[in-house]
Amino acid sequence: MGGMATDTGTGAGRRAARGRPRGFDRDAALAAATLLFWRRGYEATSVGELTEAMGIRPGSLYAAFGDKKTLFKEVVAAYGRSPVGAFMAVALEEEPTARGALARILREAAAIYPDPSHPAGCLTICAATNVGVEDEEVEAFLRELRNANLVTFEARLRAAQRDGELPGEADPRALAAYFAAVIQGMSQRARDGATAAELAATADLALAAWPSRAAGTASS
Amino acid sequence: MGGMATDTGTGAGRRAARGRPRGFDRDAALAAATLLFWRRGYEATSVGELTEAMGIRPGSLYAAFGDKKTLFKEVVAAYGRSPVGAFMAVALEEEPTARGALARILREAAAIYPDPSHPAGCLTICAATNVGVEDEEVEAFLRELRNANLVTFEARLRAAQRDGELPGEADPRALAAYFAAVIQGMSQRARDGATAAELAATADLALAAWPSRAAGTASS
DNA sequence: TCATTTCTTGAGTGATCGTTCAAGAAAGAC
DNA sequence: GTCTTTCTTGAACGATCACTCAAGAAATGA
Repeated sequence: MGGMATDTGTGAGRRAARGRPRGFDRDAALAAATLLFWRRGYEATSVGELTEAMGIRPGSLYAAFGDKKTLFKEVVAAYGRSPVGAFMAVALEEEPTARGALARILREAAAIYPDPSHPAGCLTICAATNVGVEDEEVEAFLRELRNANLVTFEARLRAAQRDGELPGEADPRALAAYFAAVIQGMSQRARDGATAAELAATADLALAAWPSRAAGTASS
Repeated sequence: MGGMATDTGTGAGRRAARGRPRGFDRDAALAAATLLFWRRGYEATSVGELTEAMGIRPGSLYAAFGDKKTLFKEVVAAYGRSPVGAFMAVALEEEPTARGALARILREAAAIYPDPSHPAGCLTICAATNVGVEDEEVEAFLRELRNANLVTFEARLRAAQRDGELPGEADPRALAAYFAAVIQGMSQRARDGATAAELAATADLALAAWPSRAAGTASS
């Protein structure tokens, strides 16, 4: 409640701290917490499981990370900066065309989501569902993260339409919502055991919705 | 533990029971439990919330429904028999063509999932995610339900290929996985606040992946 | 009326939840 | 060395978790 910015950095750039030094690797503990939240979700992960996986006692956890909710938000933030969590933003930045970006996003999602080196699917999507009423705050936090994804897609598609890459009849908002839905579905399918091959096929099929120059969407 | 089939029917067809009659409407209580599980998921819904919503005391709940897990399974079973829960099976049965069935399923999902008369999305998909290790049984139960959906799609598409409706180059399994992913994504999007219009547009775009006669999938 | 059967009630089970706190331990500052 | 600061430890906190049980209440069969 003090409002102090505790500023507990990774330890890399910090010079000799005053008091007793932390007895554990903060980044490693955060990574352990990430795996747990990723696999089991926010609510189903208990502080007891967290302390066990992180190799610390509750007091240390609360001293270093605040409370469970704050720790989770830090986990999500770190995930968003990791290669696995940031692949969509990277593709949108690096690919010159909107179609190229979406195609790359779908194909990379197909490879990343079922990768056995981490829990299946997308942390943001997986940990999001089924957070209780008590944790409305966390629920809204994650929903906005996913919706931000959609807004980013729409912006890129709208730019593509201005540039002439996308036909004028195409609906950038509808396309963005469609791709967002497909990606969320792929994450869920990965949780249900879908293989990389199945997801790659799904990604290819999803791209068939890309508007051709001759005809717009099937409607009207 | 007795192994007795308690056979607690709805009360409609049962004649005068021996002991004290049940003081509440079992179907209404089940419906209340359904809404709660649908909205909050399996784990996040507590027995205390259930008893409050159902208007009964814990003893009555355990006498009438077994335990929380058994109640949830009965909720899912009843949901599967309801119009909202069975619309996919109905469409697959009634529509003469596979494409017609999938198109109808997508469009109905777009209308049903965001319907404000019940919690958003699909109960099976929503309540599924984030069940803990303790409830592996429930987790597997729901995963199999969703995967059964996929198998049904594949069977229908394979039949369509035999009948010549679907080109020989098309991959029924990949198509089934694709549509299953889209539908799961639409459910999630509905949870995130997607409107019926947005989901309808998504459904239309999703249908663009249907293989044309001239060309197969975009691959190779 | 009375015994039998079934349901309801309300208190209560041990376990686990997220969280806190005083006491002890390990560092720099003086 | 002592002071100050910070972290660790282990034992708790009250709340809630899913669940149970004895006692009372309401029905039928006699």
